[in-house]
Amino acid sequence: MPTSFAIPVGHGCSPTRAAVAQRAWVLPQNVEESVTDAPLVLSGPVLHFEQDAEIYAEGDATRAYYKVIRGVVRTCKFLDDGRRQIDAFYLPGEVFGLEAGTEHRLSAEASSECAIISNRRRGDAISGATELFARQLFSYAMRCFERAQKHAHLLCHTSAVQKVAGFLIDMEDRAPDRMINLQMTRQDIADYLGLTIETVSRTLSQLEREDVIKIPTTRRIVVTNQAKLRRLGI
Amino acid sequence: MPTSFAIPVGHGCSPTRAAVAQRAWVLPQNVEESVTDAPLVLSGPVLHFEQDAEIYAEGDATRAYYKVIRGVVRTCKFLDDGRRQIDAFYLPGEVFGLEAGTEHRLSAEASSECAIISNRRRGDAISGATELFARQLFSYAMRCFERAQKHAHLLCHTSAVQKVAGFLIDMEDRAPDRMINLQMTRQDIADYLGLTIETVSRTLSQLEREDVIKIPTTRRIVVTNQAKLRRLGI
DNA sequence: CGTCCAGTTGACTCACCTCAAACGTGGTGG
DNA sequence: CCACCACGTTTGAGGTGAGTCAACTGGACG
Repeated sequence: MPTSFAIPVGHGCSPTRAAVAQRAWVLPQNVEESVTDAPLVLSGPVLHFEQDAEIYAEGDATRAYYKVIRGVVRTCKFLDDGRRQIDAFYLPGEVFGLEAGTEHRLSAEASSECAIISNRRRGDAISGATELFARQLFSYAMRCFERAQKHAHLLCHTSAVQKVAGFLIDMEDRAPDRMINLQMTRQDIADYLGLTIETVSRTLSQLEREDVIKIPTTRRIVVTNQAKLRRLGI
Repeated sequence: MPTSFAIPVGHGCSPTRAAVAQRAWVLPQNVEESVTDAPLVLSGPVLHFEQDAEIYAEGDATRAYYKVIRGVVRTCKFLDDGRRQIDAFYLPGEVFGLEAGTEHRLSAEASSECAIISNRRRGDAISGATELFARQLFSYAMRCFERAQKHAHLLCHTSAVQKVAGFLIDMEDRAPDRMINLQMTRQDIADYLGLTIETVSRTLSQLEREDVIKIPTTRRIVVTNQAKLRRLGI
């Protein structure tokens, strides 16, 4: 009676060969892969998308999942009344598009010009997975959950200032150099925060007037008073 | 050179023995466990909580996870300004409290008097898991993600009517008999939808005036015009 | 120089919040 | 049995902040 059982590994690789292949999968263009921080996407071609290009649509078969290399990806839903709800922005290094079901529940689009790694998905994600991969899958799903929860918290904020400040704090925390480079339009931000484009614009101007941020260009924001920003964003 | 490799199974059980144990874990008191629908909670004591009792607090160690047997559980966050944000309601049959990290990121409280099964969590959830368990974990996490996403969608709705109608639709869909038995206060609903208690009350009254719902008692709601309700909730 | 488009600003409106009072039900005690 | 209270809920009146509509700005591009 065995105390363990076998799980097939994709392409019939031994662990050793898989590790070698993993190193080989690192792309020439400064793409670094850490199995703990950036799991799941280990191989696949690099795809390029123009701004506003569709990566996949709601209802499409979940044939692949993706990792952002450059630019920003948004996942969104289009409502019957014509409004668009943005669920999340994915920055370089972040993974998106892996789902439990066979269909994408949201659309994914390039919020800015961007490059992403595509990774083909085999079967139902889990079966045939190594323990490491299963752990990465769980960790990925939980991170998606936490991200969605944070988003819900943002949306529960009462005032526009709280929402915008909270958004800026999140973007600052996620940016590698803590320099906010908004590679998205005001409309994108509005659709993410459940506000109108005018309110987003007004609120950013207000934050600049109150010396919390500087807006050298529309897509670049410098936080000049981080403490105050965090106080505003709760 | 092997084409597969071994993964240890918790407690050294073979798959067969694990399956036997799983059947044995079914509790005496009409608690039915289906591995696909209601995964993860396979054993453990039944706990009882009075209304508003704390099940665990934000920051507590993640020693266990839970499944609701009777009543409603809410997970929430307390904000610095004294407001309370409710993240989710868990109805009978639903699982909550399993997290990726070592600390609970939210508090859990009994929204009504309730009974839950507690299941001790060992280590970091994944390691030593069977493939079945790993699949259940992933599925659980993805369901949490979808729930949080739906919540974010609700919160993005522009009007109070949309939010309340959306909430009622969700509760109706999740109730086993499609009869809405709100085992929570108006304050709970308000904190879930990011509204005030007065607005929730007014909106419910308005829906009753427009013959969309009937409110025989404050905690019981009958949908009289489902089509219109769904139209209002988008 | 003109066009185009994203973004900004202004004036006004309205929906939700705030504060306040009334209601109704369940429980307790006279 | 009724009086009273406590609490969750409902309803009312008025204020405010975000939405709406509209005009303007400024940079990119031909």
